[in-house]
Amino acid sequence: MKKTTIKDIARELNVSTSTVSRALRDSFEIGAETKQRVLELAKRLDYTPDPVALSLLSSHSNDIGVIVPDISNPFFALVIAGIEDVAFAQGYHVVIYQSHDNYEREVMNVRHIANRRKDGMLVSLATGTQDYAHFKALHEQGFPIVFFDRICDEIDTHKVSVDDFEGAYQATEHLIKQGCKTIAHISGPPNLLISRRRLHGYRSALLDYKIPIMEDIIMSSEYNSQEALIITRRLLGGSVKVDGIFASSDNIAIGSHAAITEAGLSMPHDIALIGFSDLPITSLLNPPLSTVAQPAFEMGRSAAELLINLIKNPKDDRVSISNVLRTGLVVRESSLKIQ
Amino acid sequence: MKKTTIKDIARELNVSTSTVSRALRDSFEIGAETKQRVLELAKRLDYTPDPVALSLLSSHSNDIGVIVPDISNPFFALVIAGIEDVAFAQGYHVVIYQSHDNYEREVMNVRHIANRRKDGMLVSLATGTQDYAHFKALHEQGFPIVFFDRICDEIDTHKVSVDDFEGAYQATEHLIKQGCKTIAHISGPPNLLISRRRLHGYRSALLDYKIPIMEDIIMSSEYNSQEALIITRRLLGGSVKVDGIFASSDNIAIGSHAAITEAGLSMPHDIALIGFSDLPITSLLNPPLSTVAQPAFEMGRSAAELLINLIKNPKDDRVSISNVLRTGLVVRESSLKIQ
DNA sequence: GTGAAAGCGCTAACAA
DNA sequence: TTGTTAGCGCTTTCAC
Repeated sequence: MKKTTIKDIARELNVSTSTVSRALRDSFEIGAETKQRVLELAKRLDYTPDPVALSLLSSHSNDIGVIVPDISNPFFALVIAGIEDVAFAQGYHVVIYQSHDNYEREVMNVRHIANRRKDGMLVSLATGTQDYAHFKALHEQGFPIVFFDRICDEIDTHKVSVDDFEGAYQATEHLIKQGCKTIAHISGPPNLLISRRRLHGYRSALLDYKIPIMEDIIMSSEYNSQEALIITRRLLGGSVKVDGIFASSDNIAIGSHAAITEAGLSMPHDIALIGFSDLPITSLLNPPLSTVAQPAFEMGRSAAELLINLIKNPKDDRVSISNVLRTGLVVRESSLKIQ
Repeated sequence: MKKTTIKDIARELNVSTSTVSRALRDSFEIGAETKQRVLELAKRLDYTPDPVALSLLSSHSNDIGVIVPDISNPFFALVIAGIEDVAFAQGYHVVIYQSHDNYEREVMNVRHIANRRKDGMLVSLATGTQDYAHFKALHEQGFPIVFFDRICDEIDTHKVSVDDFEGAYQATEHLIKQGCKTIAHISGPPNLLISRRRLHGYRSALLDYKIPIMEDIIMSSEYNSQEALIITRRLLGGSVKVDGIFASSDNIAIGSHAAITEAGLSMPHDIALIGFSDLPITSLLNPPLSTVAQPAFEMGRSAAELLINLIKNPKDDRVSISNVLRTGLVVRESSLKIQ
């Protein structure tokens, strides 16, 4: 039982393959009767056009590639859901790739996407990426690329991110207003723009409120709970006694949460804790985690819209749009000292 | 700056495309000197074969498709990591699809995989899937399929799962030995085999220990924390006072964990709780969650090995292998009443 | 209104 | 050792 091709239909009906092709695409220059017969037989034989042949012919695939560092991060999973939401509606299929925060893997993924004639790609950078040549080359050939969340400043294309500075500022300000005097920050990897921007928001808030910045209590961790747990243990074991922690992401905050509990300290009484992202799990922790909400689903939607627009109107890449989404403070028990 | 093709090389060198093709594949019937020249020019022009053309020609792609219900579930993320581990080593690329536990999406994904000439697929069923015709048709055409975790009994192909019955039995037995008298079970969707098997393990343990089975405290939830939270609230608000809960998955257990905390009850004193999977987050909860460890990464490796074997030796599908991996009890504070 | 032929990039008989 | 031809499944001129 082989797949039906246009040829099978042509042979059966004693017409040429081009006639079948035209009938199927409802070309106006085809006799109504012929068209009917073709359409019927196609349905009966369960004919579907071969996407691979179409790709070879037309150099596109109706697929868009998405590269994220790690699919198990619920933040990215939500962004992808947003991407799928608009992509499916427009007839595109979404193919997911993970870089595992590894530069080589990212390069492989990019190559795969370009080789398979994907129509475009959406990218959130790997932590390990310092060199952007693999994107630059494609971008210069006119290949549609949109960055989201972990964006790349060096390539002039559409981007979607949140206002990391503002979110971080609000989170820090919130801790200050709750009466925290010694606020630590656990930052993400410094080569990521989002880490630097959130760190910057933290510093600015302290500055504005005339709280001295202590470099000793500004740590850095990968964006995962396991390493954050270790880093926070180190922080708590240090000489400076902190009464507040702003974590650069919820995954980091979850590690800190565990470290604080483990140390026999209570939240928010001993230490007030706040994260960044508003992952679904945060509200289920004990005590529930305060955080800065990011519109992840919306970010995916916006990125996909920009990309599809770029695919359909290639000239539009003259002007690069940077869509910066708003964050929102979500206060829960882990930081609520003053009702 | 277009992509280099085999033609460009042929023209440049005044040879035919087939010569180039052969030289590139290091055919022995090609002059050493010609081979040299071709290889050099190819490198200089940065030639890479077009996978789409190869696919059209050979009906395969060196890609394998993986369909999981939900990529944000760390269990599936880990399985995928295992799959990627062996697939990459064997030169296959892994393309990830999500069904979102939706039957129609699963069908779409299957169709995409088959149409794009993927070499095979690995599947963990969607909750919503009751009909397996989309798999059956492909399977009968000899398309390589391997099921993992949420396997399908009705199709005779390789499968990888864990011993759900045994794991559930051990978890329940553990609660009994900790002194629990009234043990509830929050099961997964009943149409999934894993849910039924874990439920069966639970029932058997109670039976063996002569503890009456109360249908009122056997609930059912989707495999996510949000619904589990609601279901557990209902359980705790019911007329039967329970002192132990075996949750059919960690995601369910996380919801129960939050509900128990919210109700002002303590773990394990008031209620001992145990989940299933050993997701990384479970050790970071407060108190840390007991669970049944599943070798997720290993499951992915095994499934990928079976699939690749099936791809390379199509006749091997005469005998279907069911690889059942062992589980292990992981006791943490949430269920540890007796030291 | 319909067919023949060329071609997307590549490989594999079959010739030479 | 190398070239010619055909073909994977499809669309699209260009003829008729």
